[in-house]
Amino acid sequence: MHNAPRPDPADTPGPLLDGQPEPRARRGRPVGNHEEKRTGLLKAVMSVIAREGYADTSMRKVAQQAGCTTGAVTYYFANKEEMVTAAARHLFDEFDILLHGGSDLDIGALIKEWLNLAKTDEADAWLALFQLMAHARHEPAFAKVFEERYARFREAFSSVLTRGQRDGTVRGDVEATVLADLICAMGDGWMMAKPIEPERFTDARKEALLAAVLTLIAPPPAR
Amino acid sequence: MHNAPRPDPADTPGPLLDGQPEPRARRGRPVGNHEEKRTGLLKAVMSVIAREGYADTSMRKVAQQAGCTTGAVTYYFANKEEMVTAAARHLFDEFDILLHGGSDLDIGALIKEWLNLAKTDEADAWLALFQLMAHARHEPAFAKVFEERYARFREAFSSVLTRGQRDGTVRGDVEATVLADLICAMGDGWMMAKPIEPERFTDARKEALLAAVLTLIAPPPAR
Amino acid sequence: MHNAPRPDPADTPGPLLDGQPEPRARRGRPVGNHEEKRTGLLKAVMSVIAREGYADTSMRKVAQQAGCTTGAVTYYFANKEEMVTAAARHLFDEFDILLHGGSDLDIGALIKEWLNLAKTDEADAWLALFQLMAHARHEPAFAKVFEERYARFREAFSSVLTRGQRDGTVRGDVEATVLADLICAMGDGWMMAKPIEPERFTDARKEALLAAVLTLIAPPPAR
Amino acid sequence: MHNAPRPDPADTPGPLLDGQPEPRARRGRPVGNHEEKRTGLLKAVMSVIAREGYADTSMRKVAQQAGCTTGAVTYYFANKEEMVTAAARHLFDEFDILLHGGSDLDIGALIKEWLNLAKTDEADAWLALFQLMAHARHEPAFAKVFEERYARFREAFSSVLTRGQRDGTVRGDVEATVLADLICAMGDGWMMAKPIEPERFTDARKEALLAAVLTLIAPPPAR
DNA sequence: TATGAATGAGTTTTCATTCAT
DNA sequence: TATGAATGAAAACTCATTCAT
Repeated sequence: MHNAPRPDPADTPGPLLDGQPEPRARRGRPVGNHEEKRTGLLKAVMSVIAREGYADTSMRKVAQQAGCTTGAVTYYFANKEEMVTAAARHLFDEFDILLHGGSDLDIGALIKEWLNLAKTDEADAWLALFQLMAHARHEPAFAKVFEERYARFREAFSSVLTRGQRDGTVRGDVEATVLADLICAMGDGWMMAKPIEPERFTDARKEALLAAVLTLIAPPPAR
Repeated sequence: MHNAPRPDPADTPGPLLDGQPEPRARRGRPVGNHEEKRTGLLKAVMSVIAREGYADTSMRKVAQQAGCTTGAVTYYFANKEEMVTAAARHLFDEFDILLHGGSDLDIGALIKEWLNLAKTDEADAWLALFQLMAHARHEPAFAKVFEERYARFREAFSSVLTRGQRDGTVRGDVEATVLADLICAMGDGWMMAKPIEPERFTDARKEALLAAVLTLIAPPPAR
Repeated sequence: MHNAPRPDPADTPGPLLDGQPEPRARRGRPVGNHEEKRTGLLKAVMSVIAREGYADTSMRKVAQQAGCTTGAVTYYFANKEEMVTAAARHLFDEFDILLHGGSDLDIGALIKEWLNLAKTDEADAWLALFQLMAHARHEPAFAKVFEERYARFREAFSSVLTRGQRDGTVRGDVEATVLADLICAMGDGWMMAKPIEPERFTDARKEALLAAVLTLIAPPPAR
Repeated sequence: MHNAPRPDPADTPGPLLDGQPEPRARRGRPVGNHEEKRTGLLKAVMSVIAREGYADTSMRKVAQQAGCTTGAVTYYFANKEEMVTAAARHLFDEFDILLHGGSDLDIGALIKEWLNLAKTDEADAWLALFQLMAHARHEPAFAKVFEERYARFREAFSSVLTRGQRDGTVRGDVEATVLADLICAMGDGWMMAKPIEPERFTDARKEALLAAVLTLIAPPPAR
């Protein structure tokens, strides 16, 4: 039943595009660690989404990117939705780390981070995140991931702002959570706009945008 | 008799799902109803994109939504990309009208418009716009549409703000174009977040967000 | 998205196995009649099921058998279940005709029909019927077809028996419907056994079986 | 932590679904529990076939049902065909026991047995048997098993009938082997029909069918 | 202008099978 | 003896596109 020859192009592992040390396309029980490989696949998912866009992401392409067969991909993820949800979760995990490491930063630094989101190594992550958000509405499974994680994101931001208000570096006439909402929305807006017209976000413009935000949230000058 | 043929579901025109009021004969030079039907199809495209998401939009579904055959769709649009680009263009045309009609509004009203973007009749338009933006990066043909039109959008906003600055209702210590950029980014952020977690945008919250923006861009209080 | 070359073996129409006059693998709107082609496909389904068994029936094989592409098959049937259900319905339609044409036969002739079910031209039909029955339990869609049609089958049989009872050619001490049930069950049993061990059903044996049934249902001899 | 690996569902042993009472250490020469485990697997095969139907039976599902890994299944059976053939053989072994234990029964009891084949504990066995028969024609390996074992089955039945004829409880004008053939065919027919329309086999109907068979094979009444 | 049959390449998913460990 | 990662082939289904009518 399963023995006629027809080599699926994606089932003969293509050229290694990712940096796995040595994938060894051999049969039998391999040495590698499950969790490790899974993470590798998740990275591949992310970069395919970032490069091709969500609509053109297929498990085949992911397999090719990871340098393995489609079979291997479906071995790690029951189906596409699960794969993509796992990728979303993984993405947020990365941002959580970024955020925790940066919780002692001031607001300016945080916003700068956002505006610079295309710094090559993280660029894929942000690009993918946007693509995933666009589809959150239609894949309930990861709409949930978003709600949970995004809330944490906003809270972190909001607590930094509260601290700023206590310090007197942030204006006190607008509730911190509301400010956080506004700034987060702005950040999302940039995430959406930058991939489309990156040339609009020159360094000078980014400086100006950052300065403007800081001006807006600064306490009104005592005249 | 007992067993009707099942041709392609999209090839047997389904019930008219869209609410076109019937291609009415117009006064004067009879404009070929080519344009009219095309517009009808564009509406269908939009509502399919809004409902299913860009990734799950197919010409078949569009045909079904419009109540015609796939053949008809490919007759009006050479291919999918053209169809989708045309839809993007059409969307922006609608927003242009909205914007021109509203150019005498004050900033508060404009922002409110954005925050309420889910008002049922326009909801589809916004939803679709967001979906299209997510793919602008991967369909160069309509990335262009976006750059052009979005620029006009921001300019319109910016001119309203400039007027506000002259009136003294908007703070003058931040350039109007920069303010426009910030507020537009915020708007985009809401457009992205609302479909995912609509419950977060209660009327009260929307009021608070609007008030906050107005507070931020108001001139610092004279003491 | 849809343009890399990888000729699916079943998508390049294979050798014509069925006797279609000329399938013309050309694009564009073909001449043929929808219903006709559908019936042709149904025949192909039947012969694949008969030849390969239900478990090894695939839409690919059906396409090959019919001399068309898999796409064409899915064009006529939304999915496998629908295809197979349609085939079941079609099969029963054929038997209905057989039965109506034979309603003036006596019981002996009807049973003989059953025992000879492997007469090459109808053999496929019976073989396929058995394969389908085996799966009726797991495909609710055509379990229904079976219940409906099979009931008619038994009724037809039962009315012939009733007539026999009135004529005095069939014993009257067992209700006709019960007798019909018994004989139908027997027929099913033969349908099941014959494909497995055809050599057991020699002409002599069939004669003996038929004679035995007739003896059993004959009125007890007046002694 | 939050995100456990999802290896092949059948490769992480699920909960024991079958009711094996625990491989108990036996008295005397310890028979390697290879045979025992194999038998357990065969039970699993049977219940999967019964539940899902032959076409939807996979080695994965068998592994899950048995609560072990796919590897284990392929360790015990070289391939699917062997597995399925072994299951067939095992099934017949069970029926042989049933038959030997019942060889002193009268015909009525035997037929009753058949009509009641859905008695929950044996139901699976009958269901599976039917599924396997449907495929006997296409898996020559177990078509053989069938011919051999089925012949024994019929012989056993036939000898009971012969005894009946000697006793005068069974009519003598039809050869016992022919009678056996007829009744076996009927039994097969019921096996086929019952799963599809169980509601047709009420207790009353079963009584009537049984009574009818007994009437038919009873010696013609002396007047 | 519009239809709808058919193509053919793609996608997701399932699975028997292999094999290092 | 048993595991479980991975392969590779197939299956079902989807879809943009073509084109005679």
